[in-house]
Amino acid sequence: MLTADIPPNQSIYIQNLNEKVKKEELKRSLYCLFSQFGKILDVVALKTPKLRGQAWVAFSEVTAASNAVRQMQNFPFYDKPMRIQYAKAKSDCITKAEGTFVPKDKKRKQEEKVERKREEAQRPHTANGPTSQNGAPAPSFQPNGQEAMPPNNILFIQNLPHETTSPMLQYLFEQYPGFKEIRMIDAKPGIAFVEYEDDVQSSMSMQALQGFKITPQNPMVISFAKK
DNA sequence: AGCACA
Repeated sequence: MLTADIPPNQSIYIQNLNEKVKKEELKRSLYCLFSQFGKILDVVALKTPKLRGQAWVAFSEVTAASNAVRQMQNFPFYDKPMRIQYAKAKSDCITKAEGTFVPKDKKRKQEEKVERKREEAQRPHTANGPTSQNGAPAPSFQPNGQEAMPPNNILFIQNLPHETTSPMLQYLFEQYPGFKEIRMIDAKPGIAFVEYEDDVQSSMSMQALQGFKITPQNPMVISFAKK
């Protein structure tokens, strides 16, 4: 019931977004928030009566979309839990890249073609049970090969130069809204925890500072802390 | 609730 029966797609469809947020800000925030799952090709949001409160995020990989659908389900975003599904159709940015883009006025015809094809395809074995295509989801991985943690208001920072101090980190991380504190452990150099007021704010900061180099050899590796 | 590409 919650998970609609829509086949995987590299684009996700998000609803229950806060309609008070301006379109451009919404798109930027969605971009920041979802970049943690992989490369984003496009974010689409419209404020027309029929389409407000919804958005599409097109990823370069289906696996990124899958992780996003699972992990960000009900994520509180501007005070409202996001409802995420796979998109029903390919994004224009995808079909354009594939060379199969069909301009708007011709889309209607195209859809009819597809329907006819389906009817012809008289399924040989008529198994009409629920298609459990996502029975055993593959473990989710970040682009950097790290296992993805679910969102958390606390960030885990790795690969810091050992001489890093907490004021140095504070200087960097306090630029982003919701910053609360830095925690470092003397016995464990090279890592730190950074706390924000909520998951949205920590996600924004992660996106902004991911890979930031305190020294040329030390690109920061930022993930959500374990709960 | 609402699946588009202004």
